[in-house]
Amino acid sequence: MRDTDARKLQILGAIVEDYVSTREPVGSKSLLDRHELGVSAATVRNDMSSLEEEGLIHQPHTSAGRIPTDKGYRAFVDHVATVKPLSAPERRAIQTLLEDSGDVEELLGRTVRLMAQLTQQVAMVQYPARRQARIRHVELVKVAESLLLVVLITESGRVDQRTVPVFAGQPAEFYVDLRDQLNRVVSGREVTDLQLPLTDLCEAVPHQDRPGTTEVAEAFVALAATRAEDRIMLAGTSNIARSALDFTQDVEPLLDVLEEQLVLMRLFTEMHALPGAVEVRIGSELQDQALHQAAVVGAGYGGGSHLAILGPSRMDYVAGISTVQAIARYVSRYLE
Amino acid sequence: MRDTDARKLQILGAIVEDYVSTREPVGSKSLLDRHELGVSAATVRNDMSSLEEEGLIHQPHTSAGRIPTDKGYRAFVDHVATVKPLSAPERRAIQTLLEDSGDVEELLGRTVRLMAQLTQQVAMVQYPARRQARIRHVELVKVAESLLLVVLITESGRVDQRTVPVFAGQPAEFYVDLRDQLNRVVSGREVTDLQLPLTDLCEAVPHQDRPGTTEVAEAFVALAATRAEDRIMLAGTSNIARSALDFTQDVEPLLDVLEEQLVLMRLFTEMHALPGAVEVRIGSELQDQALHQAAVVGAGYGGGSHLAILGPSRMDYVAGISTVQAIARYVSRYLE
DNA sequence: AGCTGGCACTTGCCCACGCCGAGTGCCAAT
DNA sequence: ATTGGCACTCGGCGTGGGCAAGTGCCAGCT
Repeated sequence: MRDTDARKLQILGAIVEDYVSTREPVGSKSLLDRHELGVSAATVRNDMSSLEEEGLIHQPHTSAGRIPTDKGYRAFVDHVATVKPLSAPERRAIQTLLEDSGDVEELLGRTVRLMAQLTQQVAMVQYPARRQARIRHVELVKVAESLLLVVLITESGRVDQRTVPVFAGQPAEFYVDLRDQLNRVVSGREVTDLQLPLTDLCEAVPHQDRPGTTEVAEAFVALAATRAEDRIMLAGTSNIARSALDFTQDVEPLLDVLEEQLVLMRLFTEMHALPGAVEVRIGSELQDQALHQAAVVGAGYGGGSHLAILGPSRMDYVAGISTVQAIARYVSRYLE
Repeated sequence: MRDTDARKLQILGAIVEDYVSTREPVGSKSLLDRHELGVSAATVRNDMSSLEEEGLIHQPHTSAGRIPTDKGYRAFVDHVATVKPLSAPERRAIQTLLEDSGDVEELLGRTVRLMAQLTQQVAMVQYPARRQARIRHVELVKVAESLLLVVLITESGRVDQRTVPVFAGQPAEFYVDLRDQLNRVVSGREVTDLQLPLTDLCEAVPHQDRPGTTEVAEAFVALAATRAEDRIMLAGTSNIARSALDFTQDVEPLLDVLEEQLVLMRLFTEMHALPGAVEVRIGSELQDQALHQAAVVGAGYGGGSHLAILGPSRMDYVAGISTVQAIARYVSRYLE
């Protein structure tokens, strides 16, 4: 019995492998041609119909080969797929990527592009998550007579800035002073927890400075709010076009989903992979209708954030998982 | 004679219009069904063969309708196409876009996405060009014991930042002082013209401060260099997939070109449209082989920069030109 | 001259038909 | 439990004829 089960998984693996590479339903005969299974075609057929009863594979029509179902891919990922070490050039690409990177944003931007290139799928990276967004420093720069630049730096190393129009005529020292006060009040706080201390600050200020202070405080809250908002970086969306043949239905709704980003946000919030661990969602396991032909391979990185690739459920899971995991680990390590 | 020419152009326009909307070669009969030309089918046929002799349209095979050639599209754009005012919702979308925008980068990011959405093509925006990149202000922020944030603000309103590791132990005042010196030396200068003044600055500094000054100066030059490098923002690359049917050949090389961005850079450097003016490049007018089935509608904005859409040469030029022009003008106006 | 209606000719597209081959399920034998 | 054999199924593909849309040309009209 154990033997039979093991062989059935082996056959499932072979089917997935062949189907992914040939894009055609695979039959017992052609399976034997490409794999050393050590059994006859009839045996393979028996196992196949057994696999079909379990709902792991499925026949488009009588007298055709089998293709894996979502459940089949799931079983493949859980029980058959192994992580393959990356090739030397791939590893080198990741390392040079990490080495000469400026700030975190740029690093993630390169990461997502590289991931798209290596996997030939759509790649996405979630920005460092909200929970670690403590404020480290605030800077105010007067860039013109009535234009102020507000810069916000968070513990995670991310830098956000925004220019705001201000009342003209405030001396430069006013902003130096305001900056010091702001820093005293907000540094170390969560970006989501600013309203109260800022209100206090505005009230503590001398009366004639009230308007100037308020406008900066408001701009600051707005900046912090956009900061808290999770952002997603995407790359390689055009790879969908490359693999359009892998989608049996129309790809338009899928493209719309990518454009929207809303569904992707939910996707990320549903992920719970720890840093370096991989999580796979296949077809109907994904909530959204438009993603029913797709699969997502994600991994955690840094402190609770995620990155992922998205492709047709008929994708090379072994390569995908390996690449995503490697990238997540490298990036995590780089972010200390 | 003048009459004949005018009618021929009218017929060319009708052919382009029909072909763009139906995607099928258009014949004399169906042309009459959809347009009020006031002449008979035979006359249209005569004009058509005349247009064909001039190389403006072309027959895929005998006994088929005609399709415009690149030259035909060119004539259409030059002599037939008119700018159509945008619809109210479109204009509103652009305005709300501009209103609540933070910094220039964010503004351009939204612009490029909106442009992709409105035209259903690939949209691209060139960053404010190098030539106007005078430095307005430099800011140094000590964010941790041995980590310094260098912020560079240029006249065009763009903000770039980069964190650099520095020797620990410099007091905060050192950086305040250094910042003031830097600003005195570099503000108003071109970002490409920094090496000399910075070398001077380093040499003027007291001996014990030399290393600390040098490392900041170097980081600053590096930052200014990446600043000078033209960057391109892309959006809607997946729209290529949507209009894949509009490309007779394979779209892969086209996708590769978009991924590369190098060809796009050259594309932009070849553009010379003044702010608010539109420039169209069609098919073989574009240098790159991969773009021979594509067309680019670009416009100048701001001080010498450009934005554009890219789609199949069989695109709706009237809508494209109108949208691109409107966006370029709105953005130019917003950037003062 | 230029425009028009008529007409004969061309040719790609669509569809119906039939063959072929890959694949299946089942069964008797080992 | 496994295997070789066998009859059956059915989608894909190549073939061929009819159809519709389109063309070029010509003679006649304004």
